[in-house]
Amino acid sequence: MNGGSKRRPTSFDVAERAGVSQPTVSRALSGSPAIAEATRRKVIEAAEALGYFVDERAARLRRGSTGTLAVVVICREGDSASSINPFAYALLGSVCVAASERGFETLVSFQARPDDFFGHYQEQGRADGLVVIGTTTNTQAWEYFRGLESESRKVAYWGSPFDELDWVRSDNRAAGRLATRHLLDAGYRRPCFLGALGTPQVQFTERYEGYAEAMREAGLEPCLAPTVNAATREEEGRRAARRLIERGDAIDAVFAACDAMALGALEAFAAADIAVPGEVGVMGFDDLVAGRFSRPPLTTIAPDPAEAGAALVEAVLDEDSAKARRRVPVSLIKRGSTAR
Amino acid sequence: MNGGSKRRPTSFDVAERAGVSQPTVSRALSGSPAIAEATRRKVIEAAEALGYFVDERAARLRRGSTGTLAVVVICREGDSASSINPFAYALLGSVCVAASERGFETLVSFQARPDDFFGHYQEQGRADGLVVIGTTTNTQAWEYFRGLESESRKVAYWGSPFDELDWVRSDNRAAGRLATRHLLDAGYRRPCFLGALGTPQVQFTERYEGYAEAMREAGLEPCLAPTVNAATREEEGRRAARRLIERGDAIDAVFAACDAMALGALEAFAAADIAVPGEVGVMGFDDLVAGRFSRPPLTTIAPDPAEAGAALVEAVLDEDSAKARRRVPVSLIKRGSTAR
DNA sequence: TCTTGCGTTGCGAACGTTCACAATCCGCGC
DNA sequence: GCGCGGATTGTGAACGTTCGCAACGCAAGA
Repeated sequence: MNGGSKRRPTSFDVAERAGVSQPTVSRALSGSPAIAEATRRKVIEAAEALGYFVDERAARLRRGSTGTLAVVVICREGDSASSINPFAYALLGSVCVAASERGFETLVSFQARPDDFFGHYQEQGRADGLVVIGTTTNTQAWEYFRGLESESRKVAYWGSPFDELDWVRSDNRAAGRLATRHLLDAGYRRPCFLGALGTPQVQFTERYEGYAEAMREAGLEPCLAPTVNAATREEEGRRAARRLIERGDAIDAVFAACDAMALGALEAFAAADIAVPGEVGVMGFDDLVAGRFSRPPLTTIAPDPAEAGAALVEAVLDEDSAKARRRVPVSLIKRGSTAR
Repeated sequence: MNGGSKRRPTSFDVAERAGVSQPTVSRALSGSPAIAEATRRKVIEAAEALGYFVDERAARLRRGSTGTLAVVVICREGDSASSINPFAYALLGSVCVAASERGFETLVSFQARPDDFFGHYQEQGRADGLVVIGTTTNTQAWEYFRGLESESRKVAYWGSPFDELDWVRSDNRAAGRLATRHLLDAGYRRPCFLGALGTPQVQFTERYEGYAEAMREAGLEPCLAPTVNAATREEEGRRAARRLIERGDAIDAVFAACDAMALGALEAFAAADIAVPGEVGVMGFDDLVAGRFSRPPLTTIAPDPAEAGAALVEAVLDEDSAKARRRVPVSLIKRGSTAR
């Protein structure tokens, strides 16, 4: 349509039109106080007439900053984007929003191989900091980040299994207590924790600790139904629950370390004709959408993606809070699977 | 830790160390053919020794391009990031991956107000193109984009209700036929379409058209159960199904225009003690995770986020395909809700 | 031996902005 | 009447890269 010379207008063009010098344009538009109001108006008018916008590349080059936050979502090799944990997406979204509220843009990438991370990590010309979101158990990737650490402090991790890494996490211990107390309040007497300890998933261990604390406080003995690595977490939960059923353990509730496992357990109980929540209560952790639609709907602990995203951004961008290990509060969502 | 002067090394530093001129460094590292292999090795070695990385800001300023693709996800004012349609996230992910495969970075933002879009849209100094992902019915936002159009062609939309806008879409018509034929093949004789026509959601209309075609081909009369605007789509589906039940319409299957409505319908049938899939078959469109866990699991049409993402990126970045209106193939996912 | 030409490299400029500093204008106090 | 300080603007340089062009060395051909 409007072919021909389609060159972007520069600050020189604006300056000429407004009858001022080029740096004055810069000052007027960037809100510098050392500019007369009349001049500013003139400049703004000229800029609008020409359709001028600051070229961020040049501005940032000169300024030395980037105004950009890099976000890497860890996925597994060959995974399609849709197979990523929905919570990771929600978190990604809130990181973007939180960054944008602080005037930062977000450079998002999905990566599976550590060497790919490196390019992004080292892009200290493209981003002022890095947020790493990892919810899959891509241990290799985390190992990589562990080796990288101590180089620069401008990284915040979600889902890191390693204590050495700075991170932001759900308050898993409090969550474990919250969940357990809910089960006890609902009338269950022998709730059992379903999940493996001592794995890279430190978070599961923290949840167990909260569970165990609450149990002991109630004068009860903690009980652990460990899971075995399976292809999917649902499968892990299904197997573990099946084992519980076969052994005839005297339990009347299950607190699974994550919703996927809880859903698997739900299936196993249904297959064995064990009534949930009547005979056994089941709850999980994560608040997956799927839990809202299961039969019965799944009671769960909901991490707060909005707060978590904000905390991650803060951890990266604020100098002082960079070292703070933040625990993000969680909330209990009561649904049918524990409504005795 | 390593305090003091932490200046990033520049190409001059590398040049000095390698004993060549600065532009030679640029050429050696950017893979220019006009460089001797021995020189290139020297340069690369020096660059690695110094930990040098090209400053993309400067490179892009000089080059005039950005190597960046902007992605805007439309949300509704006040919405938290977690309330966004999961499919939009999957799509976002695959757009990022597809862009990255073509060497582009992705600048992601979540926006609710049109004037915010404008900043991003006009950032033709930060991005080479724009992908807009809108799955919510934020009509105001789309109106805005319609006004913007014809300025530049470097935009691709997903979920646009307006025909004037360039877009990439699921092949809704084919999907409607596919769904309908599946219902007929399963033995249902009077499948009914559930969804409103003539709304900004042109896609629903397209799905209906496919449905109607398939019906007529089978010698059957199309049947429409319109929905009324409600707070949520689930609620819309629930209400529409309830009305069908109350009126005692002679239908034996429902093809809902989206999974959320199908899930609502599922609930309505359950509440009325109507057996699914026995008495009535139900299917949806979108392949929400929730549909995998409903009772019974929901038969649905799955859009392909991977292919859709790739198509969007292509539509923006390829000059010639910019005008092509692409239809992305879909697939049928058979589950319990239509297994007669 | 002198040119021709190719392959390789250096030189200078340019991209569009922001920053430090100097220059200007103005009113006001001495 | 002159100088002085604050407010405002202009001047020149710099950020780190890529590009056009000229220059160089060297082998081949005349």
